[in-house]
Amino acid sequence: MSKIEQFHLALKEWIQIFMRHSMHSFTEWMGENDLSRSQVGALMMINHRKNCQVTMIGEDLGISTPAASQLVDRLVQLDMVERREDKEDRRNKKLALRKKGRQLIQEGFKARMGWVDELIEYIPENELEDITNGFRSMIKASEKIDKKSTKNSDEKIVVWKIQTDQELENDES
Amino acid sequence: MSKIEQFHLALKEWIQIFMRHSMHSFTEWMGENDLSRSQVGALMMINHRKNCQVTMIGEDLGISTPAASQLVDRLVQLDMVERREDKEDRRNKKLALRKKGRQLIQEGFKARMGWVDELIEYIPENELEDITNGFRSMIKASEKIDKKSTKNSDEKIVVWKIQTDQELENDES
DNA sequence: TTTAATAGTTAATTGGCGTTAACTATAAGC
DNA sequence: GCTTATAGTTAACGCCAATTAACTATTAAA
Repeated sequence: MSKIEQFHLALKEWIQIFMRHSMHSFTEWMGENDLSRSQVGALMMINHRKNCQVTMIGEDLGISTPAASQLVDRLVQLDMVERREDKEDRRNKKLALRKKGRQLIQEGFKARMGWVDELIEYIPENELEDITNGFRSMIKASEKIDKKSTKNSDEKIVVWKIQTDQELENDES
Repeated sequence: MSKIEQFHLALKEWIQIFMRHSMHSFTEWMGENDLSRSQVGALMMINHRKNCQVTMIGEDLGISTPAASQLVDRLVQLDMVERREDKEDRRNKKLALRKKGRQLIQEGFKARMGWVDELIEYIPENELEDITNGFRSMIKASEKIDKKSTKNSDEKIVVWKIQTDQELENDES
């Protein structure tokens, strides 16, 4: 088996394991916070795209526009999302996360990551550095892909970043 | 920053990137195949645990046993899952994937993984081997956690492995 | 300016997935 | 052997998120 094939196999197995662990805790977290899959998807979409509109959410989640509208409406009522008229084209509604929505997204991510802390305890300490470098290498590689795939679109992708609690606290909205 | 902190940071960043790439295509795939989150969860659970029982699925997905029973029943009717009496304890029903279920799991996984092939092209070849070993190390660590969490049961964890199309073809049932 | 297209909302309806309650069947304990 | 516990199923029901249809409002096109 070539090095590439071996890498492929190891990565796939790892991702499988990761999925199993993170999905589970993420689902639990969704239940605890009374969030549906669609709601989370919509929050992520709004978080990820600038000037996100209602129809976009429908397209992204694969649901009809009325469904998206109702979905957004619920999120607005929950004070997670802000919906305001676009002044250029008053048919559009611009969507953005409010503080509560941003906090939720972040907490959801933390929920997914819970098992990682446990994982670290089981990795021999002398291997940690090599593995870290491996991740960095893959991160670099994926950045190259991102740059390549977004060059011909004028829509800016907001690369999602974990905010510290302090940053969240200072964040007006 | 300690080695552990650095590892943590790199892993988190990597996971963010991975999530962004894989979640969307996976959701799309679920829609195309008329699968609900619970159904996928159940299939994964059955795939993962040997001698998987109905109640286990309920516990894992956070739903009641009757709900799990109905869920399994649907999957049986769809010919994705096999449900047979345990001869040691005839109250139990042993669950296992049928060919169709295994194929679905594999295809769903491929849907998530499409971008990985592209990723590999951007990783320097001389780093591949080290990264592969890193993954193997993490896989081992997670297996230890799995063993610990199922310590009072003698159930073996089936490490999920990608079957080739040939293997799937030859696979009876 | 009349018509058509686009963006979104509202309303009525549906269907899947969940719940509880009641039941069967098997196994374990006293 | 009688009782209790466990595993799962069936039935009746509820809820929520989706659908379609019909509508308003704004913009673009003829």
